[in-house]
Amino acid sequence: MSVEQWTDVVESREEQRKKKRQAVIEAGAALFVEKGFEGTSLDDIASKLGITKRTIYYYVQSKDDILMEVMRQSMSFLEKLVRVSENKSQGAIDRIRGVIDEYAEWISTDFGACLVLTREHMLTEEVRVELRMKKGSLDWLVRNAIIEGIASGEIDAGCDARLTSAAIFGALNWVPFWNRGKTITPAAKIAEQYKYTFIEGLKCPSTKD
Amino acid sequence: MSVEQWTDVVESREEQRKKKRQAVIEAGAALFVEKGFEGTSLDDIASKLGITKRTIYYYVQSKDDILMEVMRQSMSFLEKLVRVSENKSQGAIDRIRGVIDEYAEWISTDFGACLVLTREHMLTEEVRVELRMKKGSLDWLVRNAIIEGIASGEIDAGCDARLTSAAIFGALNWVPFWNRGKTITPAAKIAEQYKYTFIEGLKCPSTKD
DNA sequence: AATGAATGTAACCGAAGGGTGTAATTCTTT
DNA sequence: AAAGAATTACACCCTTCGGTTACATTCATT
Repeated sequence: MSVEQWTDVVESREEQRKKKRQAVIEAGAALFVEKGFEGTSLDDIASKLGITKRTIYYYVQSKDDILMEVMRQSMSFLEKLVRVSENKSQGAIDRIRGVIDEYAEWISTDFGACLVLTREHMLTEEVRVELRMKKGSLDWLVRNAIIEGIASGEIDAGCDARLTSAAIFGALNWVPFWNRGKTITPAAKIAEQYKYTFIEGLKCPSTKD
Repeated sequence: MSVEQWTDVVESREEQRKKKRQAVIEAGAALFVEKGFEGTSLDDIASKLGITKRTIYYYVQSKDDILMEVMRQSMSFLEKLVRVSENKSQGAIDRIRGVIDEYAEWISTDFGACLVLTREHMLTEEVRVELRMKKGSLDWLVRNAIIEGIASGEIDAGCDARLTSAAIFGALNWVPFWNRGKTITPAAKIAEQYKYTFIEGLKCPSTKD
């Protein structure tokens, strides 16, 4: 009867509403990864949740709305990763190690996979621009680390910052394409090996010049 | 009037027909790369060639037929690459270098890009199985080279063959996603840097343990 | 019990796009 | 020139699917 209770109830309802909306978003992300955005119908999403298409419309405005929300949530991770990594006062190589660790974890989620699997032409102009910016700033983070590392003698001068960064993110972005099915390699293990591969190289140390 | 002439003419017609069919396939490949398979309509392909949709059907049986033909032609490259590389009697690292060179060139073509950009769920069972096999045998080629290299002391024992191969192909497969637009980096340059990155690593030689 | 939020049923619309029938047109051969 | 094959254009159908709506119903809260 009190205002608090009424407020509580309303909040609880709103909370439920948010949770259900979130469930729609997450189901969408999972299906987009599995079958692609264009290959997924709203009925697919509905049946995955055991509800009807009509109910989906009670929580979101359109199919595009679902995709854009997935992208937005996914992008917020990218943003956080950049923000955190930038403020760490550590060596260039350790900063790259950190990015590989975090990115490998994230790319193993539906949201991470969805962000890299979604082709740009499916996005709204707004999201597309934002996405490019976010990806770009992460790319720059790694490039700058490489440039910095070369300057400090930590990293070999033969590394082209742009192409090396592209190689690292390419290797990581490709994970969702093969790491699925019944034998899934843990993200941590992938990260560990990739850190090793990119930093030490294939060559046997004893034969290095 | 002679049999030769008649044959010539018939061949010429067949040849023209083949060429036109091939043009449809290639236009399809280019558009699939640009806009995705589901995002490309037959009218898109037709207008790119300056013909009508009906004409396309004179050369191919269906939209899927176009995609499958693209995949088949693309897969034949993979097959050739494996065949050639297997028969080369060279060191493990040099064999991997060769694969990176060839693969980087191929992935930079519409056919190569199309093969990696096309999600499996869009393929017929037959093509999907064949594709997995072809990709698998190339993967094995690299894995075996790594295992062999470790045995011979050429490659560091810390390399996990499976994950290292995944990293190499991931980096290469990702090229079509970023190497487009007005500033395109030549495949040879990418290959050169990637060979360096994967074999030497980021670390400065002087600081290596 | 009353209120209103939440959800289901079911039908419909309109656009997009794959696919096709037919007829016109062009080219090749005789 | 005639016949027939090759090629193209136009119009059309059919299905799928995103999107929308009207109405009924269930359920929690008061």
